[in-house]
Amino acid sequence: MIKTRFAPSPTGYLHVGGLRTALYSYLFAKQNKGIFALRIEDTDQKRYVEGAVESLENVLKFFDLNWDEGPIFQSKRTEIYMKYARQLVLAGHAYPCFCTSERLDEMRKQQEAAKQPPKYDRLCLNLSLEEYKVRSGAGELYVIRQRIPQEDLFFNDLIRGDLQFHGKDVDDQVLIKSDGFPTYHLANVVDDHEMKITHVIRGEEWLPSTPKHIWLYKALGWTPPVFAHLPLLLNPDRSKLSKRQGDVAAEDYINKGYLKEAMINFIAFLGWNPGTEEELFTLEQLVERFSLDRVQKAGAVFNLEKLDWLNGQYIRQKSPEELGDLILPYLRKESWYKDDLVLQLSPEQKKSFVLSVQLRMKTLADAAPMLKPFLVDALDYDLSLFTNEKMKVDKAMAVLALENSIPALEILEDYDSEEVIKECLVKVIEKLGVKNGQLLWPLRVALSNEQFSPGTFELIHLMGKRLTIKRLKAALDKIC
RNA sequence: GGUCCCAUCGUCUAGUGGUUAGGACACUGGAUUCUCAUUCCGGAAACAGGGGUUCAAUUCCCCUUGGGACUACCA
Repeated sequence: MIKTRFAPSPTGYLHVGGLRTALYSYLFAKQNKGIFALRIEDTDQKRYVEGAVESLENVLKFFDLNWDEGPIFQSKRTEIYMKYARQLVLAGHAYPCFCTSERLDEMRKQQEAAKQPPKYDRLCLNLSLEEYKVRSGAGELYVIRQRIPQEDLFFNDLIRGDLQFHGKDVDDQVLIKSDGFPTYHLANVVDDHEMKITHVIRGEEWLPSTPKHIWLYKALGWTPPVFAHLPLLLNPDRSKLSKRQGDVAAEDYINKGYLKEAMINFIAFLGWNPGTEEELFTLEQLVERFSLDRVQKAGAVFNLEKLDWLNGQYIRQKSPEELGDLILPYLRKESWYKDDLVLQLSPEQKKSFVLSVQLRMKTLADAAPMLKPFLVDALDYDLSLFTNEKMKVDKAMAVLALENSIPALEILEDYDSEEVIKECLVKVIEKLGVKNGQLLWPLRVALSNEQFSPGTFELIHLMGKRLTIKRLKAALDKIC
C-alpha cells in the first residue's frame, strides 16, 4: 500500500512551493489507490504561529487536496522521539553533547576563518557515562547528536537517480534539542516510519540532509522509504522562491482571484508535464496522468504570465451562475458595494451581467470594476480615458460623439435589442463621417469609466435607456 | 570555502544517436469583431562552451563555465 504525507511546519501560511509538494504527494498517493496523510511539524516552539494550522488545513481543503489521515502533531509526540533517541545513544549511534551555543559559534567562526567547512568537532563524542551523569545531574543543558558513520552512502532518488554522499562531510546532527524537543531530522524519520510512509516526496532543499535520515533508519534497524526530491520553485532571478520577490502564500493567489482549477493546473505543470501537447488538466485528470518519472530535475521559475492565461481559460469554462457566485466575494471587497445592489437584480440580469464580462476577465477580481457601471448610479470619471490615440479620439472628438449620440439615443425607444441600438448609432457614425471607434470609444468610456468593459452596444442594452442617457450626459458635463 | 544538485526559445517544456529541434505562455504582424477583450491565422525566438565515444551527437562520457540548494539546539 502506497502512502505519502505532506508535512508542513505551521509558520504562518502555505507557501506555493509547499502547495506543489502537497499536490504531487496527493497525486502520487491517489493514483496508486494509496493514502495521503497530513502531519504538522511543530517541533520548534519559537516558530509557532497562532492559527497557522487552521489556515493550512483550509487552504489544502480549498484546493481539494483532502488528506486521508491526520493531522498528527509532532509536538504531542515528544515522548516517542525521546524513546528512540535513548535507543540510539545506547547503541552508540548518538551521544549527548554539552557544548554551549557560544562555543559552537566560536568553533564555526574559527573553522570559517581557516577555510574549513563548519562542522561539529565531536568534542563530546567520547564523554564517559560518569561525566554525563555528573554534568546533567548538575543541571547542565545538553543535546543529543547523531553520530554520523564515517563512510560513503549510496542511495537512489526517484527523480535524481543514484546519489552518493561521504560520511566525513556530513555533520553530527542534533537530534534532540536542549528543550527536549526533537529536530526535524529525528522527528521526520521516526514519524515516517511509524506512519508507514512508503514514499517521501519533498523539496530539493532536503537532498543534502537525506544521508542523515538514511543513516538514522539504518541505526534504528528500519527500512528507509523511497525518496523523491522535487526541483525548487524559483524567483525570476532563479533563486529559491521567496517572499521578497512577490507573493508566495497560496492564500495570496486565492485573494487575487485565481481559481483553484487554474492554480492546480499551473502548479502541476511547474516541473511536470504529460509528454503530450495537452495543457488543461483537472485534479482528477492529474491523478490519472501524473507520474513521478516525468518530473523535471531542474528548478522552475514561478512565472505568473501563464497562470493568467490558464485562469482565463477556466473562467470561460464556468457557467454564468457559477461564475457569479465566485465573483461575489470580490465585489464585496469594493467600497461602493452594497448587498441590496445585487439582491434587487433578477437572475436573468445577473446572468447577462456576468456573461458580459466573462470573456474579459483574467482573474475574479477583474470583474468588480467592469460590473461597477451596472451596479452604481454615478461614476467618478477618469478623463484621460476619453482620449485614445489609437482610436483617433481626443477631447473634441469625445464631445462631438457624445453630443450627437445623446439625442439619437433619447429618441430611441427600443433598448431590448443590441441590433436596434447598433443601427441607431451607425446612423450617427455615418452622419458624422467618422470611424466606428471614434464614436464608440468615448461612448463606452462614458458608460463604463473603464479601459476594459463590455462592448458599447452591450453596455447600452444592459443599462437601459434611463441609465444610459444619464451616464452620457454626466460624462459630457464632466468633459466640458 | 566545503558537499551535493542542475543546464533546450524570455518563461514552462517535448525530445532519449540520424527531427526543417515540436508545443504553450509572453512578445509581434494580420484577420474577424462595434472599441478594449475573446477567437483564428502568421512571425521572431533555444540545444552554455570545449574535448571525447560514434559513420552520426541536443541526446552518451569527461572537463570548463554558469546557476541553485545545503552547510542552526529552523523546518
